[in-house]
Amino acid sequence: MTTSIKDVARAAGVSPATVSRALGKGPVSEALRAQVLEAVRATGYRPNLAARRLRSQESGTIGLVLADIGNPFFTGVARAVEAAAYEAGLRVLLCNTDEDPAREAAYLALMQEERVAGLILAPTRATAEGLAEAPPAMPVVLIDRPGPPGLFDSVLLDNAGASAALVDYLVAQGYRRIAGLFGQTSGTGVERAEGYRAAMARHGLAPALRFVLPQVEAAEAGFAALCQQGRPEAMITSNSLLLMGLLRAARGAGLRIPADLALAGFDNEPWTGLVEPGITVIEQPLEAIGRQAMALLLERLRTPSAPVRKVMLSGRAILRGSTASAPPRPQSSTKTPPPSSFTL
Amino acid sequence: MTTSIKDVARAAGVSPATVSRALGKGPVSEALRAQVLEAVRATGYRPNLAARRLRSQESGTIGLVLADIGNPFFTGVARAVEAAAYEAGLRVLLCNTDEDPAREAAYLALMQEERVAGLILAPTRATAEGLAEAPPAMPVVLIDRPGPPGLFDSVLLDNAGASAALVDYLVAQGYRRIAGLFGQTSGTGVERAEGYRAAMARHGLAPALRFVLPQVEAAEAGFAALCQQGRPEAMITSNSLLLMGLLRAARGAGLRIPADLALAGFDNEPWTGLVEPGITVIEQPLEAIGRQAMALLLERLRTPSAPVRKVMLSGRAILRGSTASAPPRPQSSTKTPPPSSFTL
DNA sequence: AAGCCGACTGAGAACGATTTCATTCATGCC
DNA sequence: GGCATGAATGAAATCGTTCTCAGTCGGCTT
Repeated sequence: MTTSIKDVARAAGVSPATVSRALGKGPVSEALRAQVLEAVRATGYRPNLAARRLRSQESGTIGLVLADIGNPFFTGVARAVEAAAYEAGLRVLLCNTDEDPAREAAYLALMQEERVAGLILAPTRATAEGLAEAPPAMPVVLIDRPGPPGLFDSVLLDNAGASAALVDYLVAQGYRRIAGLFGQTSGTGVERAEGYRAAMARHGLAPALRFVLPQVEAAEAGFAALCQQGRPEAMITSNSLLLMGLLRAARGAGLRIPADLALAGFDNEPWTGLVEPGITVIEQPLEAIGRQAMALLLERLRTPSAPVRKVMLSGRAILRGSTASAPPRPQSSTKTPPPSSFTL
Repeated sequence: MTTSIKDVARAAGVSPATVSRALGKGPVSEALRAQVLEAVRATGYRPNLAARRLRSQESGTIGLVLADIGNPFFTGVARAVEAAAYEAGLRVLLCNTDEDPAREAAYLALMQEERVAGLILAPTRATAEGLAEAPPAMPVVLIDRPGPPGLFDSVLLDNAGASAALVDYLVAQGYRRIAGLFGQTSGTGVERAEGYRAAMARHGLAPALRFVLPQVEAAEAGFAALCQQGRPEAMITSNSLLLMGLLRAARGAGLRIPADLALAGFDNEPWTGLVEPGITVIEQPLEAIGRQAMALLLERLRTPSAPVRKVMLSGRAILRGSTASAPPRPQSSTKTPPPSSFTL
């Protein structure tokens, strides 16, 4: 039996309504407010959020549904979202779907039942497509992955632009036979593959790409497949797990990087700078993505009828030794250049 | 205006009570149940969890309060806890305190207000100490970090044993001047430091240790401090962030590993196996920790008066090149041995 | 001085579900 | 055939809070 507002009221010698006002914002005389606060302390009263939410019809909570909590990209975004939500006086309900559309659907239903004020969502491709037909009952902001065009606010990386920039850079470094390995569960993988394809075409080069599950093992298999018809000079990939798989596979095959194979990918995870040589990656602005998503959601809550907005953020290319020298040109500069970066 | 159970009742031509029973477990004729389900589908009804919780006085939720969601150790444990909770029909409310006692206190209060059934908690030292005087109103299981002895169920790594094993191994490898760098915010760091100190004493070696904040930068500073009076031959550390900082600092100082400095630490993160040479670490059984914690909590909920239990799990030492050869003995085996492991 | 206004307070309804209690109805038993 | 039994259903209370409404009281205007 927990203590309720009535117990506090009795202890303070006032009505429950006064207790509620003293703790909330209603007008209460200073004397009574002090009495109430004292009674709260004495009884150890904690308001019941379920009752509060039921009565006031607002949860003070937003949902954050992510595909993979183990991925530093998402934990970084989650941090930023939580910080921004906290500043706005909102709580965050965090859910992890592990890229499973079924769990995703279950969590979306749960969010509905929790009556969250809004949702920030990184959908799998399957869910993203279904979103058009059965839109959730609350405002939704998509992050990281595209949804049905024009229906939801979203904040995305310029994925096509980023992978095109990687291709451009590799070409400028002298690489020609550039293969691509992309994740198949997310729209992000598709967009990055498109950027890769377009850039290769622009340079008059033949694309060689493959879609796989975003797992280390799948990447090792993908590596073998991409090497089937002659080994590429360079590989780019859309995902840090795949990048890790490629690195493992390349090392397993006894390849030197970048002499035998150049590597580049997405997400500036700690290990990409710690291995030798460092891996060239596109760094995503995690903090900005999270805060921007929260900002969009807050404005949508304020003015539900505002036009749908799509915010595109640029990544930053972090150039490291894995893309240093090109094999065809007989430059013997095996020395890896100092790490540098440019904004896309 | 969302649809409530009354709307469904009206649509199905029954009473709200019958709808509740049809969706829950009460006795309802098959005919009516079908009617109700059809009405639910037609109206798009989703039960209001706030109302349900208020009435039934149970949240069906447990709290999981972690120190650092960016740390793969905690995300791994969180995954396991969530999976186990899901199997038990419970939801998980995940909170990230970032090692900040103030936020920790705020979240504990929140858990109280959410009326969670129980709590799994990785407390900072500050909170762990306060726990004895002001225990939460619900069952608590501590993980990863010790609390006031004998008060709470807990599942911990054998921290002292693990770091003693690291020292023993380093000594066996021929190292003598072994320094230690430990995190100061968690009880874990303290326990691991104790194990280090005891093992050093057992070998008749002089300890050299330092406590710092669990941050990469702090570790780099700590490295300098430990090198103040002559560089050690080996360093061990209690935390993967600190490990990363030590590696950075050692590289920055131009030291070869392990020839100039051997390194070992905790948590088998991907990068520890990807850098050259690989880093020797103690791997913690994340899955087992999470599931064991959940199991303890469930049993505690079932029988609140059962005696307090403390489960100690052992880690697994993963031996890599960073602790390969010892400098004093003139063995010139620079070749790193193949990675192996042993259970503590 | 009467009336009015504003600030404060309490009584009670309401939020949406579950659950107790009472009612109905069919069935089985003697 | 009458009565007890039990299952299925509905009416209404209830969970703990907020919020509307009405009422009190002191001070201020005319």
